[in-house]
Amino acid sequence: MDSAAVLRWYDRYARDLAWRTGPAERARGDAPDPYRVWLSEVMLQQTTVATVGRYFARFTSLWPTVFDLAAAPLDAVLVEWAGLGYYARARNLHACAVAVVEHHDGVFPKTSNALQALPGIGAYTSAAIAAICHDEPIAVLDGNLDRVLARYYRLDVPVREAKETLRAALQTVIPARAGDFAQAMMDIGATICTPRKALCTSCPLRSGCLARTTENPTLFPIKAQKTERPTRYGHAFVMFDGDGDIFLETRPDKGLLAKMTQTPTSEWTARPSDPRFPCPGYWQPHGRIVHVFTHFRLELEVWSIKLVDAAALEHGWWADPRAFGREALPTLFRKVLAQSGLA
DNA sequence: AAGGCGGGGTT
DNA sequence: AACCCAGCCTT
Repeated sequence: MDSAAVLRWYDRYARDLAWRTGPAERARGDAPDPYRVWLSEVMLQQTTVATVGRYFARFTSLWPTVFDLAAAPLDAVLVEWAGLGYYARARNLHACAVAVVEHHDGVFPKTSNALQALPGIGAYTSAAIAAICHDEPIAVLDGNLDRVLARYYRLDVPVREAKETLRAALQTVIPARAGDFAQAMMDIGATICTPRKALCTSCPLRSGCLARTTENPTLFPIKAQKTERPTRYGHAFVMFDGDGDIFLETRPDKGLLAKMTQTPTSEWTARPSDPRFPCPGYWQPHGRIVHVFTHFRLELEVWSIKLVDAAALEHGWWADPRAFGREALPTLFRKVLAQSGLA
């Protein structure tokens, strides 16, 4: 693989990203900030560049260093992470910041091996940080590289079955500018060798690419068989008082949307069921919302009620909808509240 | 090795 | 409506 061609391409066409120290800056001697690189990499796990942008700006504004983030309460981090999804990332992010401050004097470890021991940092993220920040010659393999390499080698099995083979192949072609090479390969995957289109004539890897000689390079990688997504059904209950404040509570410590904020809901079951309301009274129906998670689809009937005597409710709190920006409400429950018409 | 775990951009 | 995104962790 012509890694020199990849670097030449990167010097001309590198994406300009807020968390990136570009090739010109690197050449001038600017060093990436491991905190910002780490923060961006965690946010980018299974998340698009476009989505991450505003979250990255908000986090670095609130918490410019790992010390600031470690000193913040977890609840504050969850509030800012709300809407970004995969909330275990936010809990691990905070735990990682605390670990870096307490066990590493606030300095991120420099090797991928040491980085991978930290919470929320796996094979990809550890390699990415070490390569980008310290030019460690290690294979950085994300979803983009899975696709680019599956096409380059015309891989005839699903990537998950050949991940280590791809890693070994990539490992042998890493040039001295390991960080720029890693980012270049990801940029190629994001802008040239995309899932549904392959702009092979513009690709610096075109000379050795095996899929390029096939009729349709986008047939690679071979997809694993997809499992169908079941639907679950339930009810969501929006309770408001005379001031228009709405009753919220915290979800359990584990499982889906752990430790995030919600309105009360029923169990979510395989079949629709009649609502069992949290309290008696006149519950007004607001129709249904649909929300799609990774492994199931959820349909919730939304109900609301005005409570005169709110004192009976336990383990929760009343919040002004105008201040919902300070609540750790995932998108699902923002949809519920919007559907109720009360927030 | 397989499945749980969000949400949105793109096509 | 389907696909998939700078994956990690648990079982």
